[in-house]
Parts: sequence; structure tokens; C-alpha cells
Amino acid sequence: MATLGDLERTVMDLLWATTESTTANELRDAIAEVPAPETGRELAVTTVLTVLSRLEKKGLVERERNIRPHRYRSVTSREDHTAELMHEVLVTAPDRDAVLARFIGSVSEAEAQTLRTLLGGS
Amino acid sequence: MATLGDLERTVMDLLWATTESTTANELRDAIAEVPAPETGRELAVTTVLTVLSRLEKKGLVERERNIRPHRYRSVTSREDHTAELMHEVLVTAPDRDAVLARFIGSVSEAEAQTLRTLLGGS
DNA sequence: CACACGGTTCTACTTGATGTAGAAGTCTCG
DNA sequence: CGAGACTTCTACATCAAGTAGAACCGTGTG
Repeated sequence: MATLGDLERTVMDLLWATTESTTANELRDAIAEVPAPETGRELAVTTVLTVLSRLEKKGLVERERNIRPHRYRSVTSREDHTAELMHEVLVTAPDRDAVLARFIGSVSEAEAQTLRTLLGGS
Repeated sequence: MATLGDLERTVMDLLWATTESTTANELRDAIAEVPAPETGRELAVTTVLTVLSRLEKKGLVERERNIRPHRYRSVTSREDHTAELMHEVLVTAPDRDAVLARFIGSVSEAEAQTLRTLLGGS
């Protein structure tokens, strides 16, 4: 499975936030703004580049190598990725029906309603 | 989140497989039988003990300390744990409805049917 | 055409999680 | 009380992830 670290997640969150592709430098700046200025520190671009390469290796990010400042974008939408993760978790269990029962019990009524609609009749 | 390593998962799988509590020695033997004899190697009991302690720290396992060969058991059922994980994943996304839509699209028809039943009418 | 400069890749170190287990400490029964 | 079973401490290896300097590359300008 693709488990992400803090910085990796931050980067993915930023990439997921736009449909546009981004450059490493733009990301470095964006990260500095994130609601966790902590040490108010700014990362080195190479750090961002390393993370992007790792995310690319994990298949979460793709880049345009033909143009110079390479441009990065997420391969899947955040929703797709999250749904995929959920499914991966589900299939680890032998008794999926039992898992689903408990899962349903944990979602809000609003979400349950959404599910009813999605599942349609029959 | 509680991400498990290979050995930790093996141990949890064994604990989840029985309602009974188990001892470290029993687990060591059981692990040796697992469908991945690999090197056919047998772990040291201390190794199992270490893993159990870590799982206890993670809140996945509890033990009876009063009796001598401490007896270990899983705190939650495998189904509860899996459903919990799924929920944790779900709530990381801002747009949960969108995630649910994609998730529903990824489950089998049989599972969809199970969900319909679980969600009942209305 | 050479080079300066922005950008990318390589290499490397640090930390934390996990696998693995010996050494040492602690019960318990006989 | 002592031996043996059991547990805890300590320790090391490996791997993922954060972090970044050093080295390498490509392109536009003089």
C-alpha cells in the first residue's frame, strides 16, 4: 500500500488542490504558507524534488519531463485515491460483509443517506 | 494510524483467528506453521514478546499480567479493526460523498447488495 | 561557442518504525 | 532457596521518510 509521510502528504494535498500542474519551486513556496508554519522554516528545493521523485515512484505523481522546469501533477484525484485506499483496506479482511456492517455503523446519517442514493433501488 | 509490519500483522492474524487468549510460546509455534515457512525458521520467543509489547502499546492487544505465562488477546475483532481503518481513511478526505461514490463503484455487486440490505429502506 | 544560472539528479546523513534476539532480571514451584 | 520458565532491557540491522549539499545538465546570452 502507499503509506505517506507528513511531508509527502502535504505535497499531495497541494497537488490535489489544483487541477493545474506545478513546479518544484512553486510547491516549495506553497509549503511555506501551509497552516503549520511551525518553525516558519522554508524547505530547500531539493527536498521538495526528492519527495516528488518518491511520490512519482509510488505512482501518485507524474511529471512532464520535456519542458524545463518540470511540471508535476497528481495522477489520481484525492477522492479516487482515498476510495482506492478504503477498498484496499476492505479486501484485507476475510469476512467483508461483517466489515461493511461495522463500517456502515460508523458513518454519519448523512453519509448513510448518500450511500442509499448511490446504491439506488433493487 | 496504526500501520502494521509483516510480523505484527502475522501475529494479529493469529490472535484474530481465535476468541481464546494465547501465550507467547503458543504464538511462536503457530507462526512457524504459517503458510510462509520461508526459511522454515522459527523465531525466538523474545521476538514474539517484543512484537506483542509493541502491539499492546498500539492498543491492538491486551494481556493478562496477573497470571504467569501472560495471556494475550486482541482488543478488537478483525472486522472492527478493519472497519475502523476504513473510516479513518474516509475522514481524511474533505469531500466524503465523492469518495463514497467512487468507493461504491469499486465494490462487487454482492457487496453492494449487502450494503443495500444494511442501509435498509427510506 | 562558452558559460553562467536555474533546474535536476546523486549521494548522504538523521530519525523513527519494525524485525530480531541475547543478556539480564523476576517469578514460582519443588 | 535454587532451577527453569517467563518477561523486560538493551541492542543492532534495515527500511521508509525528511532533509539537503554536491555534482551534473540544458539553454539562452554575449
